Amino acid sequence: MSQLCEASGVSVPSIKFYLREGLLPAGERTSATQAEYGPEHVERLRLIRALIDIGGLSVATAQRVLEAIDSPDLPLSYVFGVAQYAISDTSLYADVPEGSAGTAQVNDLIGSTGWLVSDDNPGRRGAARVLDTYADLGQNHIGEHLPAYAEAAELIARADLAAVAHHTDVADMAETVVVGTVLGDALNASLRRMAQEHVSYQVFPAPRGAEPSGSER
Amino acid sequence: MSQLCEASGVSVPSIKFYLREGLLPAGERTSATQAEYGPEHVERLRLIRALIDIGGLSVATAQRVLEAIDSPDLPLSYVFGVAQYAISDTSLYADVPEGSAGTAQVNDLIGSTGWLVSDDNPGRRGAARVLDTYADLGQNHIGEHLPAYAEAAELIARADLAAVAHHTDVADMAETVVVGTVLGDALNASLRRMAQEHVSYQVFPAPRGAEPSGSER
DNA sequence: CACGTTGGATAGCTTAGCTATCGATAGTGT
DNA sequence: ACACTATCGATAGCTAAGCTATCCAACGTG
Repeated sequence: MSQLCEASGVSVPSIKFYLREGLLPAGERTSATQAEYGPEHVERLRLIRALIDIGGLSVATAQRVLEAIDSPDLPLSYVFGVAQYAISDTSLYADVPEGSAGTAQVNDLIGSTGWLVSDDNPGRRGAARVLDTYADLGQNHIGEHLPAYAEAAELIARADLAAVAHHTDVADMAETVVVGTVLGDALNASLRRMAQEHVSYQVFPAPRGAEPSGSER
Repeated sequence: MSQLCEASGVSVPSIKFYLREGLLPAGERTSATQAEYGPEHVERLRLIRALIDIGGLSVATAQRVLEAIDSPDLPLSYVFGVAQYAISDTSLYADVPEGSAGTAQVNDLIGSTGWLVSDDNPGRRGAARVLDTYADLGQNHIGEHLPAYAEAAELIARADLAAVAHHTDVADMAETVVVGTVLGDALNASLRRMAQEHVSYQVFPAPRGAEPSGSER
């Protein structure tokens, strides 16, 4: 086990913790007080840390996601669904008021893009919630730009699916789905920051290079 | 104050907490034991809850962001920067190994897109970090799709900037920048989920409608 | 055959984000 | 004028998440 700790960079108590929580499968027992860990355990630990550190998942959520990966007979669509639910354990999917304005905006958007989206897709409620919040804050012009955001989302989704199609093994696909869904949001957000800077140069006269550089505060 | 509590749906102790933490400016004192709160306080509370609940910011980070909004003389570019730093208090921007593969991928991408991005743009480190993590997990095909993600990011950024251009007042612009940056990530993520489902219908034969519906677990 | 290590269980620690209590003061209804 | 209630500010307490530290019995290696 100390080898596992060393190879993964995760402390022994933390490894024990993940074992307890069921994120990491137990090693193969060679005796009552000894277990053997393989490279798959190292990989698993890396995945765990990625989900938690980069994806920002809670331990409990990561556990659910890993469970979905581990079930080889689960349909891929289900894995997608779990990953989607998992990605945000925030209250984003709390109760959205029935016929809220945001819900209507989402429905309009789906109509105008021609998307096929099931009623219980978590994105529906998430988007509705966010749009309601925009409205609460008096930022009403967002609706005008929704089609542009939707187009971007479709581009991203095509790339996501293309990445999955690289695999033939179902287990690999499941892992790609999860990793892509969870890490993808972080990647997209980062790319967005860079693009924002680039585009702002084109829109605003003063170069952003004039900003106080380095980490703030 | 109880009116403020009622109007905003935030409990009195929480309001006191935000006052203590400096997120909410004190009301106008009418005596040593009474203060008057206006509609701007209600709005402020809504903004606070939006940043924390939807954007997932910590209280401390929200405080920094609000501070940036409140400084009317701060250049807009600076507000952008603060919002960008704020959006992820995760360890996403921790030390990225010097010449990591991810950093190189990011540089390549910036080169091939022709973006102008300053060296200290937080997206650079974030993206590098995520790409390094992909590689750690053996998901190496991601690089192939980076240009597609970048194109989507540029679309999004154009819409972001267009939203800001709706305003002429600098304070309004600052708020739009912050709200758009923080809530925008959540919105984009939700749209992505929907687009994923739509696109997956086109790629995979079996309809996703066959998935277990409702909340998982 | 003794001693160091491991696994498992239990308990403790730390931070974030509220929440509850308290005492002094001041406006309010009668 | 006077009891009553509400507010403010400060302090202390609470809960959950995510580790971390301690303990003990069992093993297995020298």
